[in-house]
Amino acid sequence: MIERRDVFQAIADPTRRMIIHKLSHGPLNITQIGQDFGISKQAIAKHIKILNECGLITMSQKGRQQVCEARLDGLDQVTDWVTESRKLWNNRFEKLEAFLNNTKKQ
Amino acid sequence: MIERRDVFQAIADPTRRMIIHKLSHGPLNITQIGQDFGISKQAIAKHIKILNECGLITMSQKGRQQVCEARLDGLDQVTDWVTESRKLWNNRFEKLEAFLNNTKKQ
DNA sequence: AAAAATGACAACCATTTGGTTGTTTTTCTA
DNA sequence: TAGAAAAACAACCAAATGGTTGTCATTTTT
Repeated sequence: MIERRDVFQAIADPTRRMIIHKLSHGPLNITQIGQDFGISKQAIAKHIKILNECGLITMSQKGRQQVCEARLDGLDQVTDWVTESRKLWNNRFEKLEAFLNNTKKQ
Repeated sequence: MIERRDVFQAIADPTRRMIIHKLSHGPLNITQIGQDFGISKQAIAKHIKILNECGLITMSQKGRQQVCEARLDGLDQVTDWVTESRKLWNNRFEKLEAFLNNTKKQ
């Protein structure tokens, strides 16, 4: 298994998706993010680390607080891949149709 | 850790994304899919099982072959989530602007 | 100055993940 | 009909994942 830390893997975890959703409204510190999740602050911090590493959030120190801010441009990678895959899939009969049209012509 | 087997987790793995890409051009059997990947056919079969379980591909028996066909409608979930998150994020200053406009009025 | 809050760091743990090899059954082909 | 091909089944393995608890340093708050 190769070292992976990309956007696809980052959004695979439902907790991380909820964190992103929460941060999409505005910056929050780690304790605030942890609110309403039934897990420890340390677990949240680990998720934050992963999101930060793949560029979906940025951090800034503010006294003793670590403020996290969403930066969701990186999600384009995901949309791009999905769009491309669906495009290919929608055109999957093109070759067959071209062949059929060709034989019809003969 | 809760039992997860959703589309987000399915596309988190790069090998599975490549399988989807390959299948988006048309149906293939497991051996054909395994071509060009440096891993065993059994490993491919496991990935296929996961993709099948979350509805991204369907299977059909054809003699001794197991034919896999992409069914990429399920990827809408991903696009929807990304779109929603980015929308919220783009509007993240709305509340602040509303507040500023309000105070300006007074 | 004392107490509380924030979060970093580390060690640990169970489960999942992505892969392997070996065996067996079924189906196709020479 | 004998052998090859396709894939299912099972057992195994190392590393990654998502979580825990405990300790410590630094800021705030009272």
